[in-house]
Amino acid sequence: MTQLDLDTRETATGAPRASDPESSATVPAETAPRVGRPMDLTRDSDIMDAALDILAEVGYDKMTIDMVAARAKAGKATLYRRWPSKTELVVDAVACMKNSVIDYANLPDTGSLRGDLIAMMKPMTIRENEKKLKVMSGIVSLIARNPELADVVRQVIVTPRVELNLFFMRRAIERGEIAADTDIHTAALISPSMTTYRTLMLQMPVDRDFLIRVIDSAVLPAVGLQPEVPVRV
Amino acid sequence: MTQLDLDTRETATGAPRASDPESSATVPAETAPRVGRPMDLTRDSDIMDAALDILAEVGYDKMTIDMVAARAKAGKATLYRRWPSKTELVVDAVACMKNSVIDYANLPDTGSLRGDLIAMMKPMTIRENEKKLKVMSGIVSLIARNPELADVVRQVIVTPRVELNLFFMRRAIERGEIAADTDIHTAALISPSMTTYRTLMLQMPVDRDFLIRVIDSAVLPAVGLQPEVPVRV
Amino acid sequence: MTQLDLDTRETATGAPRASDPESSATVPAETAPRVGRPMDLTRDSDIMDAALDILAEVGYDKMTIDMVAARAKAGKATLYRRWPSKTELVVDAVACMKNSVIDYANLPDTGSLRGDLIAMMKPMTIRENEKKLKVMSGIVSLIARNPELADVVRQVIVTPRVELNLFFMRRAIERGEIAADTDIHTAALISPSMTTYRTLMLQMPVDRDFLIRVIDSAVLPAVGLQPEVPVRV
Amino acid sequence: MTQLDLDTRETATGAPRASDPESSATVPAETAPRVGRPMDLTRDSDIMDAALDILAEVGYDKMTIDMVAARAKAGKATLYRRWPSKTELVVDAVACMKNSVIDYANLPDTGSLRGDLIAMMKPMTIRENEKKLKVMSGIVSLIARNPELADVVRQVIVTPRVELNLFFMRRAIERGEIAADTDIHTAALISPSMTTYRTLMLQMPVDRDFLIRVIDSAVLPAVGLQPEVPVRV
DNA sequence: GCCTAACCGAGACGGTACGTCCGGTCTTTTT
DNA sequence: AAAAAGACCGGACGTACCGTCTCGGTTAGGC
Repeated sequence: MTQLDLDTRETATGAPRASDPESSATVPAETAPRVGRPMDLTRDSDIMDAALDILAEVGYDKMTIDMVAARAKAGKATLYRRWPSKTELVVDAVACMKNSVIDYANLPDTGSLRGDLIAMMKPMTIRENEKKLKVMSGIVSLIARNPELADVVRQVIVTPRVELNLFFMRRAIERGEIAADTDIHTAALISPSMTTYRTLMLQMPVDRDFLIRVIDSAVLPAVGLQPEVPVRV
Repeated sequence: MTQLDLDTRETATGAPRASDPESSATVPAETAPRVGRPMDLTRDSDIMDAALDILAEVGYDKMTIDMVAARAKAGKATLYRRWPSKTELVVDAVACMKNSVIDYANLPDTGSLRGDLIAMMKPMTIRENEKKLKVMSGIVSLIARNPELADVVRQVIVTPRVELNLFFMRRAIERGEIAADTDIHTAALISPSMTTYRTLMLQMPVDRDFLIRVIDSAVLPAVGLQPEVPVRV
Repeated sequence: MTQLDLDTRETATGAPRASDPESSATVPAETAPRVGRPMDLTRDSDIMDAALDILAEVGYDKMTIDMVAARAKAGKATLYRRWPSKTELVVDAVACMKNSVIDYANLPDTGSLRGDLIAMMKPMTIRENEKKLKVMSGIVSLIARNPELADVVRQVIVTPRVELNLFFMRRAIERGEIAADTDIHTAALISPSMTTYRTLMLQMPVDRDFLIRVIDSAVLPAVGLQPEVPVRV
Repeated sequence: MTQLDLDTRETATGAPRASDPESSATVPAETAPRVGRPMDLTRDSDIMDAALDILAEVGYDKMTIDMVAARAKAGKATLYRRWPSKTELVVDAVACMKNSVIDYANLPDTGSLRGDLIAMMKPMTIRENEKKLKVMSGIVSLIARNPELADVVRQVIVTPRVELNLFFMRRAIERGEIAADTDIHTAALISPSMTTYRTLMLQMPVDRDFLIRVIDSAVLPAVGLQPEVPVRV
């Protein structure tokens, strides 16, 4: 179904790397007459890891290129050879951080949309590391500032969550749980929107209670379902 | 009811003005023993207007204090005498931009929640100037970067919209349109959340169609209402 | 006679300072409608002193702008506001170091050219500080590298020594010690040339013995005089 | 007599070439147990020619190793395999430029010191290319900066000219033209000193008139001779 | 003829200095 | 005493260069 097999190893911004394969298939042995020392691809992840560490520690504005270079034991030129600016380095680093690509083959199937949605809550709340959240705070300012980079961020960060909701809702339609003409495109946006809003604008934690309330009070009604146990506040 | 009579003339951040009391000893209970040239209050709005212009044109990061001072034909010291930092200047400028303080006395009353919500749409879609939207993009990066200032921004920018929704929903409860135990605190957040998300993360315009879809497909179901004309996508 | 009262306080390179007096004499009280904070002229000497210190300690190449700024407790911008590059800062600093402007009114008059020349030797050999010599080593490389700046260096460093020799030789002509048609312009160059050559190319010290040998074996013969005590090597 | 047969083919700085002895243990007195591809000696001159070209064009400081490598169509490692630093490459290149090793067997003998000196003028004034002079300007900065390398430069550039003058003056003593106890060591330095000074400090051309004036007004008097045709300026 | 080691061009690497820019403060003269 | 103007300190940015290292490919010996 939804393919979405984005190779996180490839630089997300499409920076000019030497390994551009000409996107050709019929001319195999032409490739490239490469000369010179090849880029040490292992440095990419070292640098991006360093960037993420510092991003989580001090935030985007207090983060310095020299800091990143020093922690990665790299020269500044090595960074600027890969990314044209501090901004793009951060975007790329955050993009590659999303190693948790959704494995649609092993998604839970609880038999009900509510069960499915609640089953997917844990990976978002019981976050494996606090870092991810802190990093996210930094990247948002970039979206607002660099609209031209929003596509990348959107594709890597935003879309998967919406796609996941759509996947569950389509399955609910297939099993006859909800009507086929439900506006699932709007419904699938409710949870990501409210979670983001709570994080960025309200500066409040996204805990289990909040997520359940969103599901029961907003998402399920939007698809024509009533919560099994009505929530009252 | 909801008071919220924020005097937009007073600086929203409560920046230290020269009118700090207790600067005198011999005249204890006097109003102000002020001497010397008084602060030219007309410069405040000139400066904030210049700040908003530039904020909309180049964004927060590329905006410099010198730019603002130059456009307002002011000295940098004049700015820093009023606001302690670039951040607070911008916050204040954005806050004062919200001259559309909600006048709860003259709100429309269409008789139905859907009618009320749609009636309030226009001021948000038919924006008098594109500037407002652009400025909003800039202010978000501030929230992400300066969590300590989020309170101010939240209070000035975020809360009013939620409060307005709550006002309409409470009225709907009073008139018996929706159940009294509806989770209106969650429902009132749906529209602001999805609007913000669409603007910041999806970088898409908030037009009339989108707002109506949000109301019919998400907000009204959340309060237990069905749209008069079911929306199908 | 030769006036040459170069005001060493004026920047030697003629950098654009605000104190350009319009070179007018008839319009005295017009001056300039100056506004804004004036340049702190005391920083000039602080910075140049720091530059000379470091120049003497580590040499031109190992000297960095940040070093100078740090020692002078100045920001880099303060340096670059005054001098467009490291090179010009050094040239200016060295130029202003020549506080030993020749006082032609109080020059010794021993009665003979040889006596005059030897009398002027001491200030060059018994240098008040070793620093000056070290600094001179650095400045020479600049002449070779920045021919466009050679004029300044020449005027400040080179010319005075030649002029001094010419002054003594003209006096010797007036007193009838040497012939009026002597090629004193060539003769006046002998000593500066050989001293410079010995310092730069031969890397040998310019001590008293050397200077006397130059005077007796080269300069005096060139003006048709024999040394009182013939020098034999 | 003065031997001075410096083999300009051998690297003047004695840079560590691959022919380092004692790399073998079992074959003690063997020449070299070398294996592998031998160094392509033809690249040496290509590289040095490129270095001299660029040195003459932009000067030592603006010359970069990459420039030299690119012009010589060589890799940077090829340069650094031969010379340990930019400095030594330049010194070596300049040293090898002095292919005009003095052939003492075929020196002119005009019968008079003045004739000899003037006869040797041409190769210095009618320089086959302007390049040589420009290169000399660049090398001077090296002397000032790298005193430890001054020996090399001095030996290759400076000494020959002085030695040549000494050779002529000794011959003049032998033929009885000048006194045996003349201070020829000082006299032999006059011409090189004044030529260098005129070039570096005065930035003026060393033309035929200047050289003749130096010989007649300074050198010949220093050795006790009067110019055949007295020069008056 | 094949192996091996050292060469070659090309260019990425770590490090460091440069010159620019900006935020927030301070110092003038003028109002 | 506030205003306009602009110099001040500190520090990050992005560029450029040096000297080293690492590729794939080439070119001599020695077997």
